[in-house]
Amino acid sequence: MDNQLLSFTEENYLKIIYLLTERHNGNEVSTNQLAEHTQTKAASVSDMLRKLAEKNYINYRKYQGVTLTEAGEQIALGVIRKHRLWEVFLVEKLGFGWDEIHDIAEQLEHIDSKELTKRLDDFLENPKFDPHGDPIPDAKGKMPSVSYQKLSEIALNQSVVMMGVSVHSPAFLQHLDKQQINLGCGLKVLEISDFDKSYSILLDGKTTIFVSNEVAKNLLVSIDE
Amino acid sequence: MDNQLLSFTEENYLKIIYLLTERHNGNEVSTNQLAEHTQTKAASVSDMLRKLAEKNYINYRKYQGVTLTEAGEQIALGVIRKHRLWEVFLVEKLGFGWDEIHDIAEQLEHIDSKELTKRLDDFLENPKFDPHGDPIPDAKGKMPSVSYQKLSEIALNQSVVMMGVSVHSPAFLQHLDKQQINLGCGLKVLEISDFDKSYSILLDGKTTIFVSNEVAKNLLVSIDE
DNA sequence: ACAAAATTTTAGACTAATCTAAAAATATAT
DNA sequence: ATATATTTTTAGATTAGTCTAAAATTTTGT
Ligand SMILES: [Mn+2]
Ligand SMILES: [Mn+2]
Ligand SMILES: [Mn+2]
Ligand SMILES: [Mn+2]
Repeated sequence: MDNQLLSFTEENYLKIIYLLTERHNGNEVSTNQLAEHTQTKAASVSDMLRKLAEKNYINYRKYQGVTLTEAGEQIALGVIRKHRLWEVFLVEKLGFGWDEIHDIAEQLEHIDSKELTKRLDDFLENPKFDPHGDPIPDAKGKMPSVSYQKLSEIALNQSVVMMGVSVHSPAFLQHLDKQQINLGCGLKVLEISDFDKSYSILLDGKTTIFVSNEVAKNLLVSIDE
Repeated sequence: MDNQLLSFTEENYLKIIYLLTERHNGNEVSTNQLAEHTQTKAASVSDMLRKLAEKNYINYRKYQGVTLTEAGEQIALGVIRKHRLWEVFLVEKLGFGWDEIHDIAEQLEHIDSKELTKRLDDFLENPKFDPHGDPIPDAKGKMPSVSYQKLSEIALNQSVVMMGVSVHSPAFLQHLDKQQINLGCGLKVLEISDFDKSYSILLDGKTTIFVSNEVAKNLLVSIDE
């Protein structure tokens, strides 16, 4: 529409490189990691990396992994912005659950129209976070910095607010739904079991629930002031 | 998402075959017509027709043109349904003009999720027509039959209602906007000029406007009862 | 430090969708 | 009816993205 510089596939590679780099605190992403996340083989990834490097979207030294160039990062942030805006649309306007939206957003994130993105953003009242608590990059391609902590790193009896999840699988999200753990909930760790490191948590100052260590590691929270 | 049986490209061919067949009252569509509408060359169309015939989406006799099979028609109607629903969304929810939406809908029509289409339909309150007056096929793949007439075929002084357009170019739609000719307007042909066959029209029983013969041929109306 | 293991790249092949040029079929026009 | 023009199909290439198998490079373990 506006100017389809990149293919669907190239956009996906750049987006995944961005997200993996972020997850590794800025360290290079390896060929095998990309193969896993693109559902392809390492050989295919090597080919694509050569192409993206040629177009100056990535910094690539053979065998050494990749990072995004400024140009590549802007593309990636544009795709992530659309992905997260569409997720807000699907939940807020169409009533989908947060466990049902990712695969649809994977398609919608490639719709190419600056004007559409702008109007969608306004229609949604310029949300700053998606339904999983992930920040939405602004129209200028700037990702808001957020600093959440894992619930598993929070001191006992410290009141915190549930802000996000570090795993987006439907199974995990449905598990949280069942326990009524939602974004914005108040949480306080009362006790960690010596036996299996599972957590007793006071939810919204009212009910006590029990979650596994695995769950506690994937809940992102911020200190409640 | 649900089951991506067909490529983006195959879906486009089936949609275009449907729309051209409809326009020709059920007559076969030729290779050259398809080449024109798919923005490709006749040789490419021949290849694709062989493939679509093999998959039983079209009836194809070499050199004789094509029609859709029942299976092909269902695919085409599904794509057209999505196209028109998204156009309603873009106009009714995001405030786009009817001249700005087609190219965006060309992309959105390929988003694959039954559940999304269903929820979008409900969100839009199950519209029966798109912003150009074209009927929206239902979820079962049935196209509502509508019988509009060209304004150019209507008797003098017969009151009619503006129901649709047979050309969707932004230039034509913007031209109608400028003259305040919108869907639902009341129209009555007062006179046809002997000189250039242009029309004097009473708009909404209030103002008199003048439109070219070309415009009158592309306005679809129904008798006002 | 060096052999073994793991990772990454290259080589060569395949599919989908496209193209140009040439051949085949159909339509048209005297 | 037959030559000419038009349309359509086929033949042979090309590009993007993928694959498997083999070669090259880096990492690991003793
Ligand atoms: Mn997502
Ligand atoms: Mn998300
Ligand atoms: Mn349209
Ligand atoms: Mn339309």
